Amino acid sequence: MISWALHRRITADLAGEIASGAWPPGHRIPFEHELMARYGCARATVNKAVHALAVQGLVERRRKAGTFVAPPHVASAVLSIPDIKAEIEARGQAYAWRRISWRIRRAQSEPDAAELKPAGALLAIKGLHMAAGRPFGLEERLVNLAEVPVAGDEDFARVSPGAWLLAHVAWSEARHEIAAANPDVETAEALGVTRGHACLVLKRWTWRQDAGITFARLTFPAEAFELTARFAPGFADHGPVRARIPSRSDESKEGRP
Amino acid sequence: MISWALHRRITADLAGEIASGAWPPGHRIPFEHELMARYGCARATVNKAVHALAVQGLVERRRKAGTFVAPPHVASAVLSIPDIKAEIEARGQAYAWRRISWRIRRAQSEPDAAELKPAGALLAIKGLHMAAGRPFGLEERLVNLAEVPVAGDEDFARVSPGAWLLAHVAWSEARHEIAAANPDVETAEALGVTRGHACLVLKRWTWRQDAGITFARLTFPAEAFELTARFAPGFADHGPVRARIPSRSDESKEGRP
DNA sequence: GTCGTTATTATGTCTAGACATAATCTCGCG
DNA sequence: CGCGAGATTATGTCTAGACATAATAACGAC
Repeated sequence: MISWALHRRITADLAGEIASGAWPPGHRIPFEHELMARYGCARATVNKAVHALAVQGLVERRRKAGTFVAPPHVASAVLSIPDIKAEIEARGQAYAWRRISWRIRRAQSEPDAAELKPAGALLAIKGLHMAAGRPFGLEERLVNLAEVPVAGDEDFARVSPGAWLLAHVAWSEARHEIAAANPDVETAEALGVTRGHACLVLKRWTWRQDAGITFARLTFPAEAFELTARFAPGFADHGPVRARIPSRSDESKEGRP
Repeated sequence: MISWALHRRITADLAGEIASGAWPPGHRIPFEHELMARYGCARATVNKAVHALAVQGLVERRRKAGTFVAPPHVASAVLSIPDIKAEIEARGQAYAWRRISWRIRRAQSEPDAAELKPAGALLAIKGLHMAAGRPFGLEERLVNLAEVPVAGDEDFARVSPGAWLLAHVAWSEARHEIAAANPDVETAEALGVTRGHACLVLKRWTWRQDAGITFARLTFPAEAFELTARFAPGFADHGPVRARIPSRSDESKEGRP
């Protein structure tokens, strides 16, 4: 399935015209029957090619009118939220999870979990992701026990709730918030930084078929974590993108492809 | 093009089995000829349906072996980097751009621009995005004059380089880094915050066909800016997602759909 | 048993049609 | 001139085949 399939070549050709600016936004690209003639193939083939562009958002198609180059929409990037343990180990450092607390709480007492619309009890776990023996990130997790009762059997002393949930619970939708923040006293102490030390805060809500599963707040000291996203307009195959964990001694840029 | 199309129904049916967990990761879904029989249609139709799942990353296909439910892929999110002016105005605040400096620099003097592989001179602009008369974010921009010579004719006193480039220059690829950081002295002063005030730093490199166009570093005080992303595994139509700009007086959550 | 060869098989791609659907354009009526 | 009816047209969807490709499985030679 390399790109010598004709429909892929057509898609690439058309995408090239758009990327180069030769076909500006609003420009009507050739009709399918014109592309049929140009490439000497069946309409199903050019349809597949142009349809792929439409899925990527590079063009808009209107019956009877034709196919038009889409306005340069604000970039959409594929961003992947990584498995922290895998990222740390990929960097050659020892990973460890250290649980700080485990509690059952009433849903009402956790405003962050409101979006999940939890019915009854929540499992509240707090712990540290450690890299090379040092605090790497703080995880504060709420799990909706009404939806994931089996989570009550797990004490999360050896495995982080994030990793456990990923392996045990299917999810269908999620929402993230990424922001910077100064840590509160408790968080600063757990991470071993001062309150004036900038942190990256990643909040995540997860649902399964409209049922709220879990909420997580991950707090990383600024130098420990960085999200990167490489992409093309309408996302091409430029690889799902990873979180990069800068080395503590890494002041220079790295040229990952 | 509502979802009455048979191939869409098939895609949705299969996606439902996966989302519900009925077909766990690694499970072999029915062969195309089985789906043909089940839905009473041609193979091209079921192929289109299953192919769509593969594009979304929900399944992996192997010739001869069959089609398998993909491992619970670390989430891939659609993230959109917004037009700052539009976001601020959408919030009902007055937007303004205030240029701080405009200079021509040699490429070598800017390590951040190294990834762009600039040949000659760079245009270096620094300025503030203002919301309701107060500093909202600092933009530090480098433009590769070898690739965008017309940028030299613009003084960027009234319009931010980000907005100008979006409207005038086509791009084909970009890379982002999102991180938290403490501002340096100069940045803190421009934003009117202390050095201990956490900031969200968004770096962006942009290319057009392997030619480096521009680099930007955007620095926002923690409370001013927040990225949100809502998505489903393998991205469904859950709307391209926006950056959320929290109100300064907004301590509570908001439940945007 | 191990290694290489061959047959099998599911997916990948493509064709030459067909009808459906929705938007646009044209034309004529008032 | 405004406006609705009908003709036109590009895309959307689908069929029933076909050959190509790649990976597995079965088989045989050593």
